[in-house]
Amino acid sequence: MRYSPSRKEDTRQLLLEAGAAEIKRHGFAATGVDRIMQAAGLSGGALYAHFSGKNALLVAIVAAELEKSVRLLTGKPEESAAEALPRCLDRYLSLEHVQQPERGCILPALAAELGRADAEVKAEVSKATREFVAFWGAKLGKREAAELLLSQCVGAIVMARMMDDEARQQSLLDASKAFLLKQLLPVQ
Amino acid sequence: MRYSPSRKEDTRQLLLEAGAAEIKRHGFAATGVDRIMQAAGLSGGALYAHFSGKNALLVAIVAAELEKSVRLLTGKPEESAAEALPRCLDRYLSLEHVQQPERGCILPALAAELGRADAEVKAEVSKATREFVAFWGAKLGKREAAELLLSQCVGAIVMARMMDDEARQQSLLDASKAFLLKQLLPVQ
DNA sequence: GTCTATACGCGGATAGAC
DNA sequence: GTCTATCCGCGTATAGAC
Repeated sequence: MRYSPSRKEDTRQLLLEAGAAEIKRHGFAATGVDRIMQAAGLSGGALYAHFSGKNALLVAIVAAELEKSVRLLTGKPEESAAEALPRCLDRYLSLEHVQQPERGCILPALAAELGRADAEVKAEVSKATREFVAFWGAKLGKREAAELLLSQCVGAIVMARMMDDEARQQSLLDASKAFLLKQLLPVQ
Repeated sequence: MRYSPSRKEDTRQLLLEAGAAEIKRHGFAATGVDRIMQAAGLSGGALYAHFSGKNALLVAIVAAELEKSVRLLTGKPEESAAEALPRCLDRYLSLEHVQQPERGCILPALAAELGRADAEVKAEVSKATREFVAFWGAKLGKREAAELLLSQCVGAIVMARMMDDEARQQSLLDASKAFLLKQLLPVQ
């Protein structure tokens, strides 16, 4: 029998999505519960019917966001690295990603805040990055290459967002993309 | 005639140092003015004799910290890349740097918060990274290599801090270091 | 389950004494 | 220049009505 989502489940999902967009845009510490709930069209107090508090919401958001990102950035295992890598890099290392954090990956959007988060949050991050590294490690032939890929992608978005002009943002992205393609793909 | 620092200058310097350590440890948004001033051994209100407010303190801290970091990570122009790069990478991509953000570089410590900061803060970041890229671009022969180096170093520290076990932190650092040394240095 | 009202603490900033 | 006291707004969380 198929699982039928109740209205409560729908609301919970809405909170995860609205909350993710808000904290990716403004940061976790800087985002009040009220702002998230308003973005979802609800009052502040309604949060506590779904989560025990603000931090529990963060845990759920991080888990949901990373699952989505890993799905987007891995894809079919039978595809070759030469096919998959350019597609994923074009998507991730794009000016749109730099300029619209609320629609992008949660790792560069929260960045240092995830490094200070509690064990529950870090466990979600560790789990997702292990999956990512396992997938790309296999595809690229070396685990180290996948770890480098992950750091480089997150670092490039973080740094590009600090730049105050678009030309330098683009320059950073292009440098990273060209280098990764050249160095990680086996010679044709 | 040599410049003689007054007591006020000394206090200002103390606030920059104590403030930098606190916000690198806990983040800017999450750190109250009182905590910074207590760390400096002063009362909360004393801040406003030196800075117009919390944000002005951030601007000054970012400028001072980046100047320090750029000085540490560039050094003598006559030194070859093969000498300078291993030394700088050993220092930057170390477990100590991951585990002691208050003593380390401000870029991975604030990361996403700098991307959301105002124009004044971003101008400081842009200025410092331009210097960094100019120096290492010349040393490595290509501007792109320096941009990659910057993103990779910041990304690796940010990601390592998210990991919940030390072995994976070390693994990330090693992968980045080995790769950068191999790919950026001209073949011997 | 969601709302309104509210308790309670914290954060940034100012005023005035020393 | 620094301290203490204080204002005021915001943030998290809870209580109780519907």
